[in-house]
This record gives sequence, C-alpha cells and structure tokens, in this order.
Amino acid sequence: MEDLKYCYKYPHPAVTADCVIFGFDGVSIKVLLIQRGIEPYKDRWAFPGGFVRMDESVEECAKRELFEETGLKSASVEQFYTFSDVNRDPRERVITVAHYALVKISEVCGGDDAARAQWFSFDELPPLAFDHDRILRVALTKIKERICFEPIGFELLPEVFTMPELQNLYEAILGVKFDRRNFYSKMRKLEILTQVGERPAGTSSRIPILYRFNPTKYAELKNRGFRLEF
Amino acid sequence: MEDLKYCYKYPHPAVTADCVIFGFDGVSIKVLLIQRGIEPYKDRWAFPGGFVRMDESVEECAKRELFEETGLKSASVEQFYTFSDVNRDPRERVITVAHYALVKISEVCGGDDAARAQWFSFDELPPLAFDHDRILRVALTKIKERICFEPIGFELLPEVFTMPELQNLYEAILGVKFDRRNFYSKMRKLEILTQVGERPAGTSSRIPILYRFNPTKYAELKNRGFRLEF
DNA sequence: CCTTATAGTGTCATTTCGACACAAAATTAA
DNA sequence: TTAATTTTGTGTCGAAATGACACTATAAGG
Repeated sequence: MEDLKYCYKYPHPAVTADCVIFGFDGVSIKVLLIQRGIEPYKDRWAFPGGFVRMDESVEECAKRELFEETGLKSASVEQFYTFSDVNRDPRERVITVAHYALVKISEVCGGDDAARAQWFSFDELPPLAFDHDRILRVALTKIKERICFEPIGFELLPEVFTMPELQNLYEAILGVKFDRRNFYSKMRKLEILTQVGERPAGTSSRIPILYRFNPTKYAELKNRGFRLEF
Repeated sequence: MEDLKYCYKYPHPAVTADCVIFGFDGVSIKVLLIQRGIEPYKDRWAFPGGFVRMDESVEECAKRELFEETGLKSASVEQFYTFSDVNRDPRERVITVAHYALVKISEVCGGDDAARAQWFSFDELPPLAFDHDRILRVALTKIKERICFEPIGFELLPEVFTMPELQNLYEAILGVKFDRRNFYSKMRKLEILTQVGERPAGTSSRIPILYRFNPTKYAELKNRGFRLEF
C-alpha cells in the first residue's frame, strides 16, 4: 500500500495543465503530440501536460511541462478552457486546464528532449488519449476566434516571411481561400509589416518580398482598437 | 481535530466554481453579489460559488451554486477563465473556474432565497472578497468580446424591449456611444427583431416601438456566419 | 400653452470590400 | 535554347457598407 499522506476533510480533484501546441510548416497547421510511456493510454498520443504543483499557477505548470516534455520555451502559452467531465480520466477525478501555445516549428524539429514528440497535421492524426480529441477541437475554435483580434500568425511564422506564406497560414487556420490581391492590400493597410531588404528587381518579380512583423506598429494599432476582418 | 478522511499520494488543490452574474436595469450594467457569512472575508461581498463536488462538472457546480445562493436558474452560465494564483485563498490552495451568467434583472429582485444577495452597479461596488475584483475585470472583458459575436443582449433584457433600451445596453457594456439612427438601421438590417403590437401613431411618436428577439431568425443568421460590428 | 426632450425615418458623401486584368521574372517543359 | 507555365506584385472599378447629419411628430414638463 502506498503512503497517502495528503489528507483533506472533503474530496479534492486532481488538477492538470495540458498544452495544445500549434506549428506551421508553410503549408498546413501542425500539432505537437507526445507518445505516452505509461498507463493509462500507454503508447497513445497526447498533449504535453501534467499535474499542477502547489507552488505554481496553471499557466506556470503548462509552461514547465511544455519545456520538460518538448524543450520548448514559448512565451505565448494561454489557457482557453477547463475540462471537468467526471470520468475523463480513469485513474481518479482529474480536471484539466487546457492551454494552447504557438511556436515556430523550427524550434522543436531537433527532437533532443522530445524523443517521443512528433508533429502531426490534422489529416493524419492518430487516436488521442483521454478526451484530447475534444480538447483539440475546442482549441482550434479558440484559435480561429483569436486570429481575428490579434495577429497571432507571427508567432507561428519564422522571423522573416513572405506574403504568400502569411496568406497560407490564415487560410490554413480559418479553412477558407482568399483573393491574393485583396489579402495583400488588406495586410499592407494594417501597417504592421516591415519590408526586409530590397525587392530583387525594379517592378515585379517572381521572388517574393520578405517581411518582418513590426511589434511597435502593432502596439499602436492595438491601442487605437482594431479588428482583423476576414 | 477534524477527521481528514480523503487522502492522496500527492497534494491536491481544492477547486471551486464562481459565477459573475450580470443584469441590466435599462440604464446600467449590474452585478449580483452575496455577502459572505463566514470567514475568511466575513461580511465582504463576493460572487456566488462553491466547491466542486466529485460527481459534477464545474459548469454544473456553477449552476447549482447559483441556484442555491440566489434562486436563479439561468441557462447561459459559461466558464471564461480559471484563476489559480497560489495564494488567492488564505485557507488552502484553491483554484477557481470563473463563469459568467446573464440574467433578466427582474428574475431575482424578489430576494427570497437571496437574503444576502444584492445588485451593484460598477460605480458603487463595495470591496470584494478574495481576488474577485480581478475576476470581475476579466469577466467584463470577455463579455465585451462576446457581444460582438452573439446578441447576448437579449438574455439581459426583458422579453419585450425598446430600441433605446437595446442601445443603452450595448453602450453600457462596450462603454461607448453610438449614433442612434445608425444603430437603428444596423439592428434592423440584422432582421433578428420582431415588432410587437402596432406602433401607436401613424408616422412617429415619442412612445417607442416594442420588439421581441427572434431566435429563429437568429439561428439562420448564425448558420450563415456573421459578425456584429460596432 | 409653450418649451423641451425623445422616438422614428432617410439622405448623402466617404470609405471599404470584393471581383478582376495585367506585366515581369522565375521555373518548367519541350 | 526556346516556349509555355507558374508565381509574384500592383491597380482599377463598381457595389456595398459606414458614418455624419436633418427633419418631423409626439409626449412630458414647466
């Protein structure tokens, strides 16, 4: 018999923090999953996550687990929903605060810490542990909502990117197609992009222009209040 | 010494569900608070809420506590954020899943169950217990975001209401002023309002037209996908 | 009875949105 | 090598939406 040394007058649920990690490879959105090494759901794929310690908030827990299990240090870890169905974990009552993180996919491709971590696109998802399929669906919904208020795309793209890449990202997240020319002018009007280097030729070329996200301009824009319409 | 009969191998936080209840009296937004009868923060005002039982989800808990403490049975109870700062409760580690509810203010004015419940507007708020002032600020932010996607106003207004009332509600929530005439045409174009009865006079009168929210029309609109712009 | 405040409606200029065509350079195929 | 194709960047133009604004009628208040 194990020693049960933490005792309470009333029953307490366990609390975990899980982390849905989104990446973008230039074409489609990916999710980072970890293959479980222990029961329950041994060998099934799941989101990084773990039990909340008594000296950390759930956000801190999510960041810690993210780092421990994937080596990632992402600033943009944000909770989006708390899943509390009574039987969502077969071991005991576990309530999980689900977070999402947006990372540049290059930061984790060298899987040193992340021996059992792997990127999946949505059309090749393996069966997930626990209720993680539901968590993923909710995460996607929240991301879609958020992209209309904040240019979260720039956390998914490399430092320097092209306009077609940015459009692909928006199309992949929202699941729609945009007119390329209208997307260009809309983005240019926001004035949150800085052109990097010179355009290769005089007027137009097939080599795309490189851009960088301009956080200063974005802060100004956000202060004025705005809405990204798509 | 009390009997501590629920024991675990690892420490578990307590989990509560709190409920920020919004109402609207035709002029300004109100919050329903309950005066605490016990320590800690005895006699301070707080949101209805309580500990999550092992056989209920946090949403069920929020609805149950809401009913037990105010007599309200509101369908629109929705979680919006989980607060997990380590020392937010002096008794023990308590993580709370915060919800908000939108209710018609008339449903609770007869305070039978709610002896210690009282509506407050934002400019006359008493000091709140725990971190409930922070919870309220976050709740307000979430409500503002949501009103742009769903016509939540109708859960706050009586069954039958006037256009000026509806505009006052939007202005109170978003904290801005709209041009009355533009607001009218924008609302009329949505086609989610049904006129109730006849207009008093031939062309214009000072007696406002009564409207009712049309859930069928709204469902159609929502299926098409839409955005309330303000 | 007169003044004031509020309710309803429509106009019009400006801006935005969304469909669309063209030219230049790189890639691919022949 | 040459021609066809793909990709990138930019501008136009009509339709639709936005936002400022004026007028009339009636109820309320003094």
